[in-house]
This record gives sequence, C-alpha cells and structure tokens, in this order.
Amino acid sequence: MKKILDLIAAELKPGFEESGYDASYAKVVLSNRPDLCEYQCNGAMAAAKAYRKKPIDIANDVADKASESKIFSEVKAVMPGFINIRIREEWLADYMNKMAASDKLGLEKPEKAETVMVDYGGANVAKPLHVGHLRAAIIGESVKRMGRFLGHHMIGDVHLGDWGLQMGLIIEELRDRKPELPYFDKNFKGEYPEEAPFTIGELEEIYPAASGKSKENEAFKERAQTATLKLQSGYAPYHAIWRHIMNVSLADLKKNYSRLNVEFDLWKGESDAQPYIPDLLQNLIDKGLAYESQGALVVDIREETDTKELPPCIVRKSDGAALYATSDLATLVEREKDFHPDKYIYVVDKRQELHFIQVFRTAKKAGIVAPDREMVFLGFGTMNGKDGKPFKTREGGVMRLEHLIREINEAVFQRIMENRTVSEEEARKTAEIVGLSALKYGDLSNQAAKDYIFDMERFISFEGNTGPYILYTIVRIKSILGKYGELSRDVRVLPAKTEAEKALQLEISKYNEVLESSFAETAPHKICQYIYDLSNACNRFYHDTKILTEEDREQREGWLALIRLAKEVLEVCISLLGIEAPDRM
RNA sequence: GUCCACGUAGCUCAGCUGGAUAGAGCACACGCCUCCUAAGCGUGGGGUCGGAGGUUCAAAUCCUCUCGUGGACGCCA
Repeated sequence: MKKILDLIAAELKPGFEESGYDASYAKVVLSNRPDLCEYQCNGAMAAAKAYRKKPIDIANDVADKASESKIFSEVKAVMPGFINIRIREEWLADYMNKMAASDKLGLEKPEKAETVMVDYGGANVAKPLHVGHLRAAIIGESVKRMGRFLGHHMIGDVHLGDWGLQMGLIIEELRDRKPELPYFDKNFKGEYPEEAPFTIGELEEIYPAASGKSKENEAFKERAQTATLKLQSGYAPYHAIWRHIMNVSLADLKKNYSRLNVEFDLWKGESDAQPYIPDLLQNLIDKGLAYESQGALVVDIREETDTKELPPCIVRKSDGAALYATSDLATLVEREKDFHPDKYIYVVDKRQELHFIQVFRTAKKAGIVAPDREMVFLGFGTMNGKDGKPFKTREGGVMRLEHLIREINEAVFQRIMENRTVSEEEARKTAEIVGLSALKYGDLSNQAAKDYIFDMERFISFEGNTGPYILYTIVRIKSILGKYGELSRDVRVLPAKTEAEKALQLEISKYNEVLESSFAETAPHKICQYIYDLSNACNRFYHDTKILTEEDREQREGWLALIRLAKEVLEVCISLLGIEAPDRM
C-alpha cells in the first residue's frame, strides 16, 4: 500500500502542475497544528521565490484545484501560504480496511531486497555479558528485525571476541591452578579429554583473576602473551584448551542472549577471520597501500575531501602480530566471500568510531568492499546510572546482565503482586515479559547515539513512554476482543464519528511510513515514539467509547475491527523491538 | 593541542533534510470508576530551545564564534 502522505501529495500534484509549478512542491507533512488541520503542504512558500509570486496566491491556486478531490474533506490556503488539509472519514476508513486485509498490514516490499550484514554482538568469550553488551544486542536485534520485516535479507553476526590476549591469560592461569593437566605436559601423546577442565562458573572466575594478576605480575603477563602467540600459531594443546573455552562459554552466551530474545544467525568470531590475514596483508602491500612506519605496517586513509587529518590504519604491529583492525578487515574478506552483502551495519560503542572509519576506508581502498556499498557505523552511547556516570552496581563494580535482568524482573513482580490477585506463578511469568519490555523499551526509546540514564523506577513504571504502558494498552485491547469472542476478518472499520476515533485511525495510518523511515535511519526510537502516540490514541478512544455495550451491531463490530487493527499494528511494532505482550497483566 | 558529539520545562527525553502558538512523561495542583483492566483518561501551572552574531519571507533546526559537558586521537579491543 502507498503511504498516506504520498497519496495526499499525489492529490495535490495536479494542482501544482496545472498552475505551472513543479510537482515536487506538493510535498505533504503531518500538521503541527492539529487544531487547524490534519496535514499540511508548505510547498507554496517554497515555490514563491522560484516563481516570483506571492505564496498565498500559489496556495490558493492549488487549493482550488484540489478541492474536488475525493479524499479531502477540507483543503484551504491560509496566510502566509500554508495549504491545510483534512481528509474524509470514509476514505480513511477505507484505508484502514485495506490495511487490515493486506499482508504485513499493507507494508510494501522494498524496490530491491538487499543483503545486509549486521554486526552487533561484541561479546567476549570467557567473560560474562555485562550491561555494556546490552545496548549492542538490543539495538542490533531491533535493526535486524526491522530490516527483515521490511523484506531485506538480514544477517546478524555476533562477532565474538575469541582470539585475543584473554585466551593466553586463561591458559596460563589454568597452568598455575592445574599443572597436572595433559595440555601442559610436553610429552603427552594421547588424545585430549572430551570434557572441559572447568565449568562456566570456574571460567568466569579464572578470567578476572588472570586479568588482575597480569596487571601486577609482569612475568605472568609475558607468559600469557607467549601462550596467546602459540595458540594463534596453532599449537595443538592450547588449541584444545581453546576449544574447551569456546564450548563452555558459547553455551552460556547463547542461553543469556536467548533470554534477551536476541538471536544471531552467525556465531562467527575473530578466530574465523585469522586464515584470511596473510593474504590480506600481502594484498595491501602489493597494491602499494600498506607501508612500514615506525616498524608497523600501516595504510593511509586520507581522502581528498578531508579537512582534518586522520591517523593511518595500523594493520600489523611492529612485532609482527595482527591487531583489531587486521581482524576486522579479514572478517570483511570472509563476509564478502560468503555473503557479498549490499550493506553493512556495525552496532558498536560510539567511542570506536575512528577505528571503524579507518577500517571502512581501508576496506574500500583495497577493494575488499565495493565502493558503492554502504557501510554504516551505528555508534551507541553509554548506559549511565542516575548520577549520570556509567552504570555500576551498588558496590561499584560492573553489573552482570543476568543480575540486571533479575533485579528488573523482581521489581516488576513486586509491582504486579501489589496491584492484582493473580497466582504467583502467573505473576512470575508476566514479570519476565514485562520486565524485558521495560529494559528494552527504556533503552530503545532513546536515540542510540546518545548516552542515557538507566532509571529502573521509571522504566518499569506503567505510566508515560515505557514498555509496560505499551503492553498494558495491548492487554486492554486483547481483553475486549477476548470477551467478545469470534470476530470475522470481513468485518469492516466504519468511518470515524468522533474525534478520538479519527485520531486513532490517523495514527494507525502512519504505520508503513514509520517502519520504513525507522529502518532507513536505523532508528528504533522512532518506532517507540510511534507506538507511544498510538497507545495514547488507543487509550483515549477506549476511554471515550464503550465498545461492548454498544447496541448497534455494525457499529460495535466496526469498533472491534478498529481496535483489532490497532492491536495488530502495536504487535508488529513491538516484535520489531524484540518485545512481546502477555495476555494479561 | 587537534577533531567529534551533545547542551530544549525542576527531572528524564522527543522535535533538528527550516514553516503557524516548541511537545511528551515524571513530579506538582485538581477532576473522572453502578460501565470493556483507574497499571487508565482529562484539566492546570511551568521553557529568552547554553550564549552571541549571521543566512532566510520564516531558525530549536542551517553557518560562524563562544561557554559548558562527554568522548576519540598509530602499534588495547
């Protein structure tokens, strides 16, 4: 289905053209003065200069010609040159019915379905997920879901940190703790055990211990570096340990991500990119892009249009080791080989922007990624505590994700038990769903690029622009529909009779516009803003209109069809945020 | 030092590809349940959009400068 703004603009176009003005001035936007009109066109004022005419004259010309349109109930020119528009209730109801009858509620397929690689994990193997991983996961998941629903081929990759110094640290710490293990016996000839020499709980304790030790103990740090190097050059015993770390850690990560409703298509990691590194570097050298500087191998990324100086991209350290940029470039080589994406979206902490500019530019210069491919850096800000500083536990440490989720669920559970007399079991289940919505919505409703303040009290509140408020709206609609029973898909939405009803229909009609622009701008917060507005319209209508007690059957069912459509729009939208609604709350 | 982002109501945030009187929520003060979930709805007070210039018929929005906050700046990821 065409977007409603485009349909209205199309009605104005002949008016512009017939009066001799360019049709592009017929752009229509939502009114910012709902008391005056529903939509407005400001094109007359923009055209005034080009045609050396008074804006109001142009507006009058266009309004006159458009007055016969079947979709407007009012179109008039007002000073200094606005064209104010209201649309007919019959036409709007018709639009509602077309939406209800269409696949995906009338969302159009994209002109070209693109293959889009979304890199949004950044989890490190052997380290528990903490709040820092939260934003990447839920923003990335949302972007992936939006694109997929719009009809693109989205590939989500967790891109694990599984190849760095942390591996060497764990290996050496393990040697100190369990020197009897066969991995540390140079003369061991047999098969290494199937079972890992540690549990996830131990692993999570081993890493921080090793990390702390390396900061105080220089010798230990050197050992870890050596171990890392040996692992990376394929030393079998260490590789066996590495496999154990991977297995134990991945199972745990998958469990935690799935608790967040976050699903990756690919569980690739830095280690997968390693085989591509030698050719990558040789290629950069052969092309004359990489050169030695202060012992390291670097690539200049300057472009003619630059006004500032950007540091070169280091692709090989002076000791010969690969580093972050090398690994990311090699990953691109692999992704091009496997998927050849039309577009890349990296959902990463915004502090890494420079690094990604370097990688993107190098990739394009080297021809790893074609020049016309879009490479989007979607940088997100930090989640702060109420004091405006990065979020910490009460003790001042880094908050583990599972603990954060547990705290929220508990708080929501308490709130549910205060208000309702549902069974404890049901309250627990509901609290999980509502708690997750509070957490995700609280995050996604902010612009990704900005820091935001995590305020649990506010996020779990059922008032205001929160996840629970949206869910509550859906639950209320579900309740009415459930009480009514079967409602045929053929039942039609009727033309609005009240202001609240029309306002609700107008909100619903924005659906396809919002979805498309939210994805185009990789801006989940726009979906949040939309469903908040839509929920407000629903609740106002709900308050105004007694649906089930309405005596006229056609009217009653017309309203039911309307709220059913509203519910479907809300459900689609929250699913794109990675949230679901319970039946009761 | 250089570069980047941000600064909107007491608090948390929208709005920023220029348009009419700058919007929400929280908090505060009121009003609304014999009626579909009051976890709701409605009314009210509260803002020189950090500051100063400029461009424009029109600036929170674009440009310059300035103050404040945060961040990034070759061998960490």
